[in-house]
Amino acid sequence: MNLFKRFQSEIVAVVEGLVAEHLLPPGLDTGRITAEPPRDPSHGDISTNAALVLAKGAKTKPRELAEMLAGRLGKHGGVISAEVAGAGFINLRLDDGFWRDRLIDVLVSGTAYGDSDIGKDAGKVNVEYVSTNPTGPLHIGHGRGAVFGDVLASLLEKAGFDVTREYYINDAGKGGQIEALARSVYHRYREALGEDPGEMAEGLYPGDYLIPVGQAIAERDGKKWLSKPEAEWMEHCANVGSDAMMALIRDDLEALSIHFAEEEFISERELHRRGKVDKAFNWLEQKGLIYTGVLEPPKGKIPDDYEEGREQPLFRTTDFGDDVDRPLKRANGNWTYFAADIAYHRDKFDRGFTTMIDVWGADHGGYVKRMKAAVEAITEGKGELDVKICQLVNLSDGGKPVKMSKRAGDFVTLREVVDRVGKDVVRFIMLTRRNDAPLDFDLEKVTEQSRDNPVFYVQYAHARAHSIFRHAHREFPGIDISPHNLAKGPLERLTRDDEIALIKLLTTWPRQVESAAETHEPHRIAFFLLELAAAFHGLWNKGNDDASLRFLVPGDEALTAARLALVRGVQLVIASGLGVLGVEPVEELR
RNA sequence: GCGCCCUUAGCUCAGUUGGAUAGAGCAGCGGCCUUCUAAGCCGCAGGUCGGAGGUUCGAAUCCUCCAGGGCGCGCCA
Repeated sequence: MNLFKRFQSEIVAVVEGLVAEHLLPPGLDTGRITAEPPRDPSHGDISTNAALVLAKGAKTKPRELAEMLAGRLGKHGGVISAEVAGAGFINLRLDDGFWRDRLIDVLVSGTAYGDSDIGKDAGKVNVEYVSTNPTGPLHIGHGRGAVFGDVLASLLEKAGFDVTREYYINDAGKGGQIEALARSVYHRYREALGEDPGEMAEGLYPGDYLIPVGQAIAERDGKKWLSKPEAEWMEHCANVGSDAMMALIRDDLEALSIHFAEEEFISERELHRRGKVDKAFNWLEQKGLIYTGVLEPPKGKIPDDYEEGREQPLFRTTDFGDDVDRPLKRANGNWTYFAADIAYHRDKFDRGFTTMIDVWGADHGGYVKRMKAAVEAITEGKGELDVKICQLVNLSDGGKPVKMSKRAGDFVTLREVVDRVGKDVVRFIMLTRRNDAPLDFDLEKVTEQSRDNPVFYVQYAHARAHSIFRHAHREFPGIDISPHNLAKGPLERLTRDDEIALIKLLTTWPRQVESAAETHEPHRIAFFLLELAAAFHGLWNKGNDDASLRFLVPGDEALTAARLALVRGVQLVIASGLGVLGVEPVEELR
């Protein structure tokens, strides 16, 4: 439990005590009481709104109630003052000894500091991300979703949730992208056999990455498919093509340290094969959520093959907040993508996931309402879906925009970016912006060793701590710098405000983890690390002006040990945070 | 035409899920500095939180309307 929650429950206990003594009326709603670090540190260490929230129910003035509560809270261990301020806030100040004990907590816990159990009773959580069609390599935008999803999953794990990661393979699509893939593969196959199929048709995938796929088929099957009609080679080319592309995609993901186990790949084709789509449809029909109707023509661009006024089964998604009812079957009798997606989410729910998180790209924003509606319908309100939309990544190189047109050869793949700047850099940068805001990614800037580069800034803080320990060994041979030993050191030598302030910042880490996990906002971890790194660098810099403020104090091993404990605490929390981000906490920078 | 997201300092962005006098980094101005190997450092200035109403003890945060920007608007995935 984080520090602030602990105080919150202590405050609630005080209120309940006053109720028991008949000093306050029973039935007060204590649920809205908060205990938070105030924005302005001069307001103390912990601030509570208890009096403001309870005043109305208690039929007293906020400040009066605050005085009463403050009187009790002031007697709690570690509290040196409880002051009433503003409209009725109570500001608690804790003594330095209390904070030094918290540093011990950090040292004892190590990188497990920040672990939480808020997810313990929340049920199983499913995080679905990447989920691209197996039609080509990933691009930088996919990379953002991949990192976001992966880090969100780790974050939820750290917060104690039971998390499963999943990749949904859109490999069914008859008449869709999979067929386009198959034709593209066939084109390459013909080329491999020395034929000249001419220019690749519009809508196919002209990227070089399919050349080896065509070659492989040519090598294994020879001219077997050459004279056959499309109907015969289509399935084969689709299978070989999508298998090859999945292998490619997995490889791209591994380069980013993103790994899905075999059973974490869920195939759309497989859902169809196992009858899950029919099953979901029948269920909806039985619940009276399907009716036969005619859809309004689309408002935007009318498609060429648009067919007016066809009667078809429609799903009443408008009953669950969608804008229009949605078709589940296409004119050719096949299921729509949406139908399969409903079946997939139903399947998740059936497997016990009451919380589902989908990470999608910006272009799927218009799909959110219907999917949420579908989940509400198909789980009868018992399953919850949160869709996280990742906005576009604007890639540039030294300030010059990198073109990302779909035409092959003209697009930078995720893999190329990872190979150039490294996976740690890609992972971190992807979280330096909220998911719903566009992200600028400059290939040159992100590898600079400067204050402007957040990855470097945080990594450097960790490496700098390590460097201090190396020096410590030189200055005090035989000094034991293990966290366990430093925790037993003379921490009472930490007396400076800036040192205590740094400990206070460390103690907000568990709270950061919890709030980031609850809001599904992993970027908060990156921002916290930047703040912590800045505070640590700032303290280091004070040693420049005044040598007595350095972490290593020649001739005073006790003071040095105390300060090293603080450095170690910072290093551990940074490592803990980087662990969530999946970024290596380096000990040295090159 | 409709839906979703966004709008916070000159620029790029945070904002503890409704708290107190809205923060940081660049850029600007003014000083200082050469290290516990490393990013130079410190300070100053900079705001009608897009606009207008509303909800309440209290709003950048929630609701309504308006303006501007992005994305989307087949029975494609």
